[in-house]
Amino acid sequence: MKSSKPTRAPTLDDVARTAGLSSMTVSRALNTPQLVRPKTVEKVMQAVRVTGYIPNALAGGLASRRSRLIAVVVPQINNNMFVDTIQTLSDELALRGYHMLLCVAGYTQQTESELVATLLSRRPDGVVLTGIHHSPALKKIILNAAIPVVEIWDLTPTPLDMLVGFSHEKIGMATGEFLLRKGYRRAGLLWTADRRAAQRKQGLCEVLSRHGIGEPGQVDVPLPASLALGRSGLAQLLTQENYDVIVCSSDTLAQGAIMEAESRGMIVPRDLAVIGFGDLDFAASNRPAITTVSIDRRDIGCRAATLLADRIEGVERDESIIDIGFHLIERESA
Amino acid sequence: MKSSKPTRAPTLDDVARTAGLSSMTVSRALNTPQLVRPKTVEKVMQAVRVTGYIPNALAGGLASRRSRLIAVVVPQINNNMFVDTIQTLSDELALRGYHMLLCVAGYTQQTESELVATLLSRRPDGVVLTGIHHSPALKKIILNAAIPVVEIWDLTPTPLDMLVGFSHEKIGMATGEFLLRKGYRRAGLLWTADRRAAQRKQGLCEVLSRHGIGEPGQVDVPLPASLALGRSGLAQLLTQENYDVIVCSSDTLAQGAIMEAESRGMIVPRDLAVIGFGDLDFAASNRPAITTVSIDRRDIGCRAATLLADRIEGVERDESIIDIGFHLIERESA
DNA sequence: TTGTACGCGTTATCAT
DNA sequence: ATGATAACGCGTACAA
Repeated sequence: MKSSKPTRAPTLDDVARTAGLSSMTVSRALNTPQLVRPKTVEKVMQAVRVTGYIPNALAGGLASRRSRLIAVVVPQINNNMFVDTIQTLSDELALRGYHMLLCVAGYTQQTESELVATLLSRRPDGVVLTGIHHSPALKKIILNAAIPVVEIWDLTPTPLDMLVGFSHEKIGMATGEFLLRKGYRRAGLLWTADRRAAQRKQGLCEVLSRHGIGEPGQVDVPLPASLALGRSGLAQLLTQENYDVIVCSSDTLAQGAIMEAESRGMIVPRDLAVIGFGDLDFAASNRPAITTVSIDRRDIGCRAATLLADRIEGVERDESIIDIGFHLIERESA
Repeated sequence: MKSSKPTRAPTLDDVARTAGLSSMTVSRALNTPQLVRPKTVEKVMQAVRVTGYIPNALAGGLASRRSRLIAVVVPQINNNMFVDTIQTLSDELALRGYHMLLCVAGYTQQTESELVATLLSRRPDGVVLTGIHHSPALKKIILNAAIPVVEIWDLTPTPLDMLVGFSHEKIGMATGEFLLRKGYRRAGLLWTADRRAAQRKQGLCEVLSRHGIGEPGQVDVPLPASLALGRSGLAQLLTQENYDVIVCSSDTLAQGAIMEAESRGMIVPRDLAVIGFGDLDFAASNRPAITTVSIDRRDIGCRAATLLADRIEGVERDESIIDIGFHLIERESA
């Protein structure tokens, strides 16, 4: 046993002492080695190894007013849609030297603004928010904190700060045009109750009504979407009307709808077409392959991370609103 | 405009000043209101509202040596298996007043030990690690930090500290016994290359060989598993041998295998049985419903959070190794 | 290139 | 029940 009770973690001072240097030099050797003589750096590294020193980011952040922490707020992660975005976000942030404080807001009792307030107590260098609809309280808190923010998964000309998203309404419209082009006239909606889905519906209905088609029938399902909800949802839709296409607010529902249809002896798309949303990884290889709307979910994470890190590090950026777009992929199911 | 340039966030002192109290009293009113006269608390709350004060957890953590931060390390999150665990973990931790620092180790270049070292610089109050196989460096860092740790998703009699998991080997054995009981004799494996899957395979092979059945044929697929890999994997298996059952290392692969089999005109399980793992949400409602091994992934998160929070807060616990078990659910596919 | 002095915003501790 | 004082461990600013 060398030191018996190292009851307290080694500090910069401990390292400095064993290296025979001042703590400031050690700090520099660790954070800005280019400002320190190589030999000295080596001595410091040696001392770090000996002491088992691990920097205290709490103290560092307090002193420097930079936490290298990004707070991320998402509604849910068992949703499948957000997971890729979060993973890319995390990877990209790690690459840039940031850690991710992840907050799943979904089932929390707190309002989003309370939640963000507690997150801000960590003094993150930036915040990622899902969606663009925030309470006045939330806006006030964020603007007051004067902290870089990226809103994701939605589009608006007036974001809080920066934004990476796409237009749900346009997706709805594109879907509507697709339906018309393919000759579908009796659409049924298998729809989740979230705001973004509602916007897609609006775009869809707008296009349909422009062509004299009334509001489609609809079955609502709760979040998170699942295969089971897709199956039961379709079953319910089939009792309503004689639809020729079912538009689903997610690929998961679409997969379930297809499964249910085929289990009843219907052939998709011959007897009933199905459209999904999201281009989840199973969509392309499903049988039948699911016609859906693809959005680059990873890209959202990547760009959000880059936008934030650049801003934090003072890199000039021309654009702070990024529309990553989408494309409708016609496959077999519709 | 009241105050024109609040260039710096309000501090405890600012609140104290506007409330006409000392900063210490404000701190107490916020953290331990029961030690402060109700009227005083009210005055403080008022001042907090006026100033828009948001506590600085960096400073608080530095002073109190408690960060109310839990670091969580997972290999991947687009894996579907871990997502529910993480979500529950996050929810449960939030309930207890902790934030989650999430680190997706999967594609990072850093070794797990470097990664944990940077996480420890945040001075988390606890750490959640996925798996039980760690480098000596990692172990040394963790033990040196003397920080509560929960390892999850695996079982060992000698965890670093606490553990919530289940026996992959036993799952393999249970699967093997199921195969034998159902009369399957020619098993093929559709398998991912992770350590836990390897352990399940080992248990499976052990049981089979005990009954005179040799090593099953196998096709390896990369992580993360997908429907597409399930389909192509089965296609490959079908060229090898005349299997009567395909054992998959995840439900996702199983779903793909079933789809591929049926697309070739085979009927599952009549012509070929398929078994999955995980009891993902689609397994029960798939057509045919997937026979699989269910583990309570949410429970892992819940218990890990509770174990950590209890330990941190000094609650006495009898057990620090929790085997959450599993059960094989026989459905239609095998 | 290295060192000194001080402050970051909070809580622990002791005193009143 | 409230206050005064001294850490907590580090980085900024400036000096040498």
